[in-house]
Amino acid sequence: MKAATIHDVARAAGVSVGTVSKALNQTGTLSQATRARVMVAVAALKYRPNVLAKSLHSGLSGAVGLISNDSFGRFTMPIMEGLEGVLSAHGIGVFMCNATDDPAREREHLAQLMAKQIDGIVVTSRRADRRPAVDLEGIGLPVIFVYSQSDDPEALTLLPDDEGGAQMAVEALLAQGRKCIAHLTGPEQFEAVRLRQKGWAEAAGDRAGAVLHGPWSEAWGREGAAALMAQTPRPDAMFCGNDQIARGAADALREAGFAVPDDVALIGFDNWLVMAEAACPPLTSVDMNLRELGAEAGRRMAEMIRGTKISGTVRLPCSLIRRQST
Amino acid sequence: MKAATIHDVARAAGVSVGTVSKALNQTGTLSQATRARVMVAVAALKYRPNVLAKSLHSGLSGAVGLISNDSFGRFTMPIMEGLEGVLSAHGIGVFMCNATDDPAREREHLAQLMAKQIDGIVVTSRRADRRPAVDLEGIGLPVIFVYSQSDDPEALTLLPDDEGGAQMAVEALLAQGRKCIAHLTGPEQFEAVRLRQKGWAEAAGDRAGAVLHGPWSEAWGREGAAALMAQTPRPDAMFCGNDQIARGAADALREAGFAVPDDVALIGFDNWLVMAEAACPPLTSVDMNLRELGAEAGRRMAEMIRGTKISGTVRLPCSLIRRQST
DNA sequence: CTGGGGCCGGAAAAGCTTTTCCGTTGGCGG
DNA sequence: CCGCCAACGGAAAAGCTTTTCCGGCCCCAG
Repeated sequence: MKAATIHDVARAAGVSVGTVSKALNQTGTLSQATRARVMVAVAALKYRPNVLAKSLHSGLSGAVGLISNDSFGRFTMPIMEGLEGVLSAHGIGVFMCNATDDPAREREHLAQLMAKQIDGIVVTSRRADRRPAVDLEGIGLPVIFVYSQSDDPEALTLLPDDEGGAQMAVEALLAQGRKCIAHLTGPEQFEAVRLRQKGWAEAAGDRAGAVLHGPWSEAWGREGAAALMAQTPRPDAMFCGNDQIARGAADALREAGFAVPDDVALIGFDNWLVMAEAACPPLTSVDMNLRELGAEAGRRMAEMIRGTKISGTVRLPCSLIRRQST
Repeated sequence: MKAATIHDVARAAGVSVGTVSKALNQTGTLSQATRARVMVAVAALKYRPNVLAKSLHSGLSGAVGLISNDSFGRFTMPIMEGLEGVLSAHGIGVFMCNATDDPAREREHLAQLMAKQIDGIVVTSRRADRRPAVDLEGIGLPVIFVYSQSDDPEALTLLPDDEGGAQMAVEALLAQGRKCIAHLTGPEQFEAVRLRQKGWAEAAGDRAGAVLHGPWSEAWGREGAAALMAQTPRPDAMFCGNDQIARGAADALREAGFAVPDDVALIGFDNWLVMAEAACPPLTSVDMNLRELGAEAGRRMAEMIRGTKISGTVRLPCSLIRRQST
C-alpha cells in the first residue's frame, strides 16, 4: 500500500489538485463547503503532503545538518537535544553527522548535506583551537558554531560564558568566607581554561591561591589536590576546571584526612551528573546550560532560515548548582 | 549565487539534460567524448545533483529516522555513531528525533518523518519492558529496534547478548580460581538484568554466591558490596550489573580494608570508560559493543531499503575488557 | 433583460532529475 | 551505391506539490 498523493485526494473529493492544495494551506479563496469536502477526503485517505515535492518547489528542504566532532560525546548530546527540540517544533529535521575532526570526512558530509538541499548547518566540537570556516562552495547557507569557534565572519558562534561561570563559582566561595581559593584545571591551550582562570583571578583578587594545569582526568585531580595542600598558605577552597578533576580532588582530600567542605570547599565545572552527584560529597558545580545553548542555536537557525542575517559571537550565562561540597 | 542545475550543465556542455544525467550515472550509451565534455562542465559549475528531485522520482529519499528515547543518552550515542558511519557511506542521512518515551512526541516525530518520505526507521531506547510497535499507518517501511524490544513481528530487533556477556565475565573469574562469585546488580524488572543473572548463575554453578538487586547507582554499589561482605561464605569475586555499581563496590571494599583484586575480584558491565578507567583500581568490564550494534543496524537497514525483508531478534556478542580489578 | 463584478475552482507551469522511447547519423556490408 | 543496423543523443513524461492566472457562474444593478 502506497501513501496517498494530492491527486488521490482530489479525485476522492471531486475537485482539482490545486483546490486541495489551497484547502490544506488556507490560501486562495474557497467556499466552506469545498474546504470541508477536501478535509474529509484528506482524513479518509490519511493524506500527508510529500515534503520532498514541496521542497522542490519552495527551495527549502526543512532539514539542517549537525556536524559533530566528538563522536556524539557528552557535550554534543545536550546541545543536540536542545537543538532538535526547538527545530522539530518548527517542522525542521536534523541530520546527524560525525566528522571526528577529520577534514576529509567533514567535506564528504558537507557534500552530502548540500546535495540534500539542507537549509543550514550547525557545527559543534570540543577543541582547543579555532577551526576553519565551513566550505560552502559559494552557496550562502546559514552556519552556526555551537560550543566551538571558527574564524568565519559570516557565521554565528554560540558559547557558554566561561569567565562569568568561574566568577560565579568564586563569588559563592568568597561569600562563605573562604580565604585562599586555589584553581585546579585543565590544559592551558584551551581557550575555555584561560577564560575560567581569568574569571577566577578577577573574582578572587588577593584571595586567589595557586593555579595548576594538567589533563582533564580524575587522576590529575587527585595529584593536583595533593600538590595544592602541600603549599603555604594552604588553600581552604578549590575551584576545579571540570567535575572529573574535582571528583579526583575530593577523593584525595578525603584520603588525606581533610574534610570537604569544612576544611576545603570544592567546586567543579560541567555539572556532569554522574560525576557530580556520585562524588563524596556530591559536588557543587558550574552548569554550562548546554541544552539551552542548543535550544538557542535552534531558535537562531529558524530565524536565519527565514532570511535574517545573524553573525558574531554570543556567550550564554552559566548557572551554579549547589551541592554538599560547599 | 544559486546552485547549478542539470540544465545549466547541459547548456554549458552543449548537450541535453538527459545526456548529462546519463553521463553522471554511467547509464545509457554515450561516447567517451560526450561524457568527458559533460564532466568538464560539471566540474566547472560545481554541479551537485539535487537529491530532492532525484528522490521525488525514485521514491527513496536517502534518509532514515532515528528515534531515541533516552534524550541522546550514553547508550544511544555509540549506537548512533555506528549507525551513522555505515549509512553515510551509503549516502543515507540520519534524522535524529528525541521522543523521551512520550507517545505523543513519538507520533509527532513519526508524522514528520513520514512526510519527509524517509526510507526506514531505527528505534533505540533503554527500557525495562517491551514497547509497542511503531505506527506506520499502513506504509510498509523497514523498522529496526536497537537496544530495545517491541512486539512488532515485522521488525528486526538487535540486542547485545547479555547472557553470553555475563558468562564470559564469570568464566574469567573461575579461570582465576575464584571460589564464591556474588552478583550485585540492577532492578529485576529489566530483562537485561534477568539475562545477566541467568548467565552468571549458569556459568558459576555451585560457585555462585548471593545475588542482590538495587538501583543503578554508585551508592547502591557501596551499600550492596558491604552487605555481600557481611555474608558467609564471604565472596572472593563480584560480578556487577553495571560499572557504576562496580565502582561503588570498589570504593566500599577499599574503605573496608579489602584489597581489589587480591581479596575480591570485581567485574563491571557497560565498559563505560569514564567510570571503568577512573575507578580504583580500573575495572574489568563487559563491553556490549554498542557501536558495532549500531553499525550492524546500518548494514541491515541498507539491505532492507534495497528490498530484503528481515525480521526477528538477533543478539550480538559482548567482549570482556580486562583491567586491574581482576 | 443584459452587462459587469466578485467569488470559486480549474488548468498549467515551475521546481529538478531520471528514464524510456525515438529519431538521427555514420559506418559497414551486400 | 544503397540500405540496414548500431551507436548516440534528444524529447518528453513522470514523480508531487504550489501558485499564478484565467475562465465560468451567479447575483445584482441598471
